[in-house]
Amino acid sequence: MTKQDSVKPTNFIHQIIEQDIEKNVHGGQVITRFPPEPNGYLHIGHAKSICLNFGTAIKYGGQCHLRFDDTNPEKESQEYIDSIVSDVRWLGFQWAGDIRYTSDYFQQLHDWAVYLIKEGKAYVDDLNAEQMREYRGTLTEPGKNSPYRDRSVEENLALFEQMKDGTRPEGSCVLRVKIDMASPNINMRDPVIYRIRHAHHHQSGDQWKIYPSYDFAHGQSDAIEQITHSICTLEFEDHRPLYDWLINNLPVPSQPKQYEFARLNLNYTITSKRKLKQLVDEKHVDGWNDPRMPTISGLRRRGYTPTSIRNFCDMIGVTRSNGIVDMAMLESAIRDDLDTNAPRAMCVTRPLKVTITNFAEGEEEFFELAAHPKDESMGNRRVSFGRNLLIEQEDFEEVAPRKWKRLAAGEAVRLRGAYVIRCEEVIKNDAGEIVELKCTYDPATKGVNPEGYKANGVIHWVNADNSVPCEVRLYDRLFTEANPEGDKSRSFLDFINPESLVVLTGCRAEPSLAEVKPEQNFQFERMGYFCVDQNSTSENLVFNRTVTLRDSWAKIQQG
RNA sequence: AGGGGUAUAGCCAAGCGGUAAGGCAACGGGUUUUGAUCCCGUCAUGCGGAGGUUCGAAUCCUCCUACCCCUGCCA
Repeated sequence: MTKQDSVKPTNFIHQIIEQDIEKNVHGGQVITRFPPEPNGYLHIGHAKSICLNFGTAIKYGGQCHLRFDDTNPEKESQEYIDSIVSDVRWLGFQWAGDIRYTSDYFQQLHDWAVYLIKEGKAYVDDLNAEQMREYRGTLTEPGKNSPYRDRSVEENLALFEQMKDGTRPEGSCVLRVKIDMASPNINMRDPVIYRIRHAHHHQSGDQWKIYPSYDFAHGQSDAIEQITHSICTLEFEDHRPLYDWLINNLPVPSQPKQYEFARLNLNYTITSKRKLKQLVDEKHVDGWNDPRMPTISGLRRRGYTPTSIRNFCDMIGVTRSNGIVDMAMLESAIRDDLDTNAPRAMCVTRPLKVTITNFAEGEEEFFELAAHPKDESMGNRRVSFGRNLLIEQEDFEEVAPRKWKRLAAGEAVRLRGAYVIRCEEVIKNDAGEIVELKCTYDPATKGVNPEGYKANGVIHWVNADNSVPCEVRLYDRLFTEANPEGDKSRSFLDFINPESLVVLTGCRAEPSLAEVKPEQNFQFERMGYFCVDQNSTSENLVFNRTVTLRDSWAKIQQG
């Protein structure tokens, strides 16, 4: 929470809060909450909400609660709870007090439902789902009252008790609050506040046969927790009158207020929990934490840092207008963080053999290279030079194209941190493929530019005799279309990028990379940012590409 | 004549009646033993459209248009 505190661009929610503090609304307190339903993994869109809620609390010296909105046991599970807790922590946030659950408040919520019944403001309705839909009316026509709307308080009490006891079957009836079946806001047409579910709940076990709806649970939970600013996404805007109605008609201990902001949309990906789950269930990806997934755990495995995600959330702002943020912004955020914080190393992903004919067999020379070009505190690494080297296949062309800054037949190039070499001979196999380059090195170019000629440029390399074998996974955007959900006649699955994962084996990393730990980030010079996969071992080294470096050569080639 | 929202550059976004911040992208140029980073510069006489009020309007008023959300016993 470094630069976030001070020079933070303010948003409309912060403006409201500052006015509230000034007018001493909520006693000048700021208490927010992040309220996920544990029915899926957190994604980048949730990160926006997390940063907003926790960031707001930090900024105004308040607190933020982590509360699981667990009112629908059939879709929820402990696995999701565990992943969410871990993701929030990883992002660097700490909630105030214990983890909270809406299910902690089931008894109080039930008692408030009874209160409403006694006030004549709630009733048990025997209409089935289909009938209820008919009675609800449509967007343009008012609904009509249920025939069960005028049951007596005593009857409603008895019926609700039966629902609670489990003596009424699932779906046989619901508890509704009595508001206005003719309201232009459909959420006010006697919304359901309790339904029967004879389901086992991951927190409350088999204690309850009835579960409160979102509308009945959320605001009241906010009130119980003394939440001052209940921040949610735009689709709940129409629920605000109901939120307020319940707060005003119940003897709740505080008066929280709901504010809505636009959810995050990112191009070349999706953030629908349902569709993300489909990708996992149908094995289009490797799991919720597949590095191609926009989930927090996927981004983490991809090599994104908490800092980069928080900075990204600062960058995109908080407003009420729907937009689609360019993936390039997220990429910019991670490049920015990793450029300053990732140590540099060399790794040859598609090796081409280079023999230095004027360097003695069995000899070895060492170079101390800075781990970072601008940060001495990151120290040095030791790189070994010898007769048998490996360079990147794409760094050699027999005939240099225009503006070529790499190696070509007869030409010279700098090996990063070492000598300038010249390609004297190109060796091909029977198929005509280049299999080896015979080169000479210029001993006079150690640390200085050559005299009398110029090297084309600088390329990376490793010593074939002691470099470390590894696997490199090149990840790219998951979809080929900016808006994979945009074509109504086609499934988003049709737009999965077949090259979103390219696995390279037989790669060779410099020796300093032999002892790395999962999740360490590196810049492989000229190749991009990579991190050690969480399942990587010293016997089976695996690096995931987080993002490429900006590549102006690619633009020159295209143009 | 359903209700609720939103429109500022290719994208995100400041602006709150006094003459269009910033970031991303893009495009020039400089430095560079990473075609990276870094640095410098360019990029809205224009704020969805049309009227109106005002000395002055992206900001206020009127009308219009486009897009988003709402008819779960999901959240």
